[in-house]
Amino acid sequence: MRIKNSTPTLHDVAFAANVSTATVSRCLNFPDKVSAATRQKVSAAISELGYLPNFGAKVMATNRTNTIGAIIPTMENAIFARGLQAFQEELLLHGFTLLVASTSYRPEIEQEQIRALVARGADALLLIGHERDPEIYRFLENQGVAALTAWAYNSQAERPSVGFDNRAAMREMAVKVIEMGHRKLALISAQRATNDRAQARHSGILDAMAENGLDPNDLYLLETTYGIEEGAQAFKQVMAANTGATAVFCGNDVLAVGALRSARELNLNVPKDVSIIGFDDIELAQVAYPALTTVHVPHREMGVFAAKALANLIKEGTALKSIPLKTKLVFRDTLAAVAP
Amino acid sequence: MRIKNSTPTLHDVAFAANVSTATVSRCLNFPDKVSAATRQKVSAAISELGYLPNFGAKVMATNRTNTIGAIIPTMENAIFARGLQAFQEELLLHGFTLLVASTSYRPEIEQEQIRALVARGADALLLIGHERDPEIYRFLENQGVAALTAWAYNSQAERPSVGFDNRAAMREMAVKVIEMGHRKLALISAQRATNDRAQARHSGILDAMAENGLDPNDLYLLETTYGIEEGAQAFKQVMAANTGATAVFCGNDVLAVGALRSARELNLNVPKDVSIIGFDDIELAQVAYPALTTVHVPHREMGVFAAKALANLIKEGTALKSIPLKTKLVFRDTLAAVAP
DNA sequence: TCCTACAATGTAAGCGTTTACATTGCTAAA
DNA sequence: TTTAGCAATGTAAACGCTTACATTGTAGGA
Repeated sequence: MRIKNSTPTLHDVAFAANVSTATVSRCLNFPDKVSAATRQKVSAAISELGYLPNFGAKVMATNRTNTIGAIIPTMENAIFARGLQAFQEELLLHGFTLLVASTSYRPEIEQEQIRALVARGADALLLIGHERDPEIYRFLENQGVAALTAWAYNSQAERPSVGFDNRAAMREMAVKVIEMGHRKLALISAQRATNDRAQARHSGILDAMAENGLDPNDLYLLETTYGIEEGAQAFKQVMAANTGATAVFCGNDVLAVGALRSARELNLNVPKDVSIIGFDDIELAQVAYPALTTVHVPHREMGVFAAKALANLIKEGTALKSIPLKTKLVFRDTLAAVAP
Repeated sequence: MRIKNSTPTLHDVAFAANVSTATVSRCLNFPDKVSAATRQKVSAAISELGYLPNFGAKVMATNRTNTIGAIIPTMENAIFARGLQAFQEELLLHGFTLLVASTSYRPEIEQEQIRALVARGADALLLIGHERDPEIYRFLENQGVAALTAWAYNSQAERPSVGFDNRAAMREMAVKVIEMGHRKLALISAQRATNDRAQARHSGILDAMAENGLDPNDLYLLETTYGIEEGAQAFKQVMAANTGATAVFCGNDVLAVGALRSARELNLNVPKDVSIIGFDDIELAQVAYPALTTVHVPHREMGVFAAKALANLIKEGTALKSIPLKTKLVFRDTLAAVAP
């Protein structure tokens, strides 16, 4: 019975259980490679000493951290928060821990964060959207770190992704809107230059217009950053521009909710005077008044699928493959047929 | 010019730069302990080889991961998502990375997660609320992992925390409500047994009642889990109970928004027929219609302060100390004086 | 000129696991 | 009875970094 002041190590356990360190290690990692009696002795020693494997040593020996990194624009947007929550829950089921970084929608920062998470030993990465400097993919490859893209799916994309087709989803919604008689459309979008989802949604509207005999050039487009306030401002600009828009698409629900507020302030009746359409279907959409018509995105599903794919990749070596998910139009109270 | 198939190590860099490994290490960690010329040579070698320090080896040698864990109920609640976002951003500034786990408000799971994050090498932990099994604190102490509590502040608490006084905040709001003539009060709360914030908010209302000559036993109390739907259900129950409540407090904004929806469905005018009060002041509160009267909680501040405190603790050894933050009542449109 | 002090660098031990390979002791087939 | 084969366990090298201590070289004071 000797006194140790530092935390116990494998050696201490081995000594206490009167076996070798290898046996203790096996007990921990491959219990059925060890006889029941020994297992018993070892467990006793472990709990008596309060032994906890040293993380660093384990990582060094196995070259695995059992940690997966996710880099998202921001947790403040419920759509990412929910997806990430689901991702984390599923990861836990597979024995992985989640490392989180965020970019505030700034692509330069994403680079940095990718490197940081790799340097922190992430075994694999979850990224948002396809578009990024090819150099970073080369880096990931060199480091042997797999990356899966979420929140976007694109049949032509060269890299695996789990998500939905932003363009098709928005197109589908726009077709409906046009069918309801809207001819003058506006879009309040995120910065397309640095956001491929925003780009795709924009394209979706253009597709619908072209297909239905509208001139895509007539779409009144305004770019801003995500935020309720920004959406409110943008909506006022759209109205001030006097384009006669009867339907205003918004890049996401957050912008749409801002637009809704501005409409109220301008004494415009939604949807009678103007229709407002969101994207994402986060809680805000159902709570807004009038409740927002929007495109429902399978947030949680994305997180779960992504986690499963990554876990299988790391544990079984199963190659990542793209998983297309479905969106759904949800019609609530901010979209109406244009008055004849 | 030799060909290496595996990733380059410190040795490779040292060899390429024609210096010792110690010098390379110093270059990386204490650049000013090395001459400019050497630094130059080493940097060149590093970038030529594409060297990235091995995480495991570094952890093993320093016994530090530069990683801080946070365990929150869920990212789906915007209040935690925002706090966590701010926490992460601030952590990044100090060179730390964030490890995230969640409990879904289940205390048993929290234990497990604490152990998991410690096993994953978290240098310190951020936890929500004070209440937990003392045993787990002993465990943390043994492992030498500091823990800081957030989202709660309590002058009597033995452990450091950064947060606000839930009880005082709710009391303040309740006093206002009572001053406005409300005599019959109801509260839709989270499960108090496992949530000390919910407990404190409840107590705050009781305090206000007692101080103002109301019988605390008259508070109609209903417990449920957090969620819009749950809030909606609960509100219907409150109304069905026919207690004559003219003001319904809700444990948080999510519940309140649900209550609001039910009120609309029951054709009750808010705030004329009944006042509804939330807590947290998340985006939902301002977007709801009518806009929610609620208690503003300094989410981001909490995250930032917590990150600073933890970073200073790890880097400088600055002891953690409790930081009380202020809440603010925000009066919007769901609270009115009771009709005479 | 000699010596001291210090800046720059090198040497090598150690951090706590995992795991390939070696050893031991049985069991069961011949 | 011998022995092949296997289950259980042990031995020790390897993982890639940091850092205490040792060494070298140089500037400046005597």
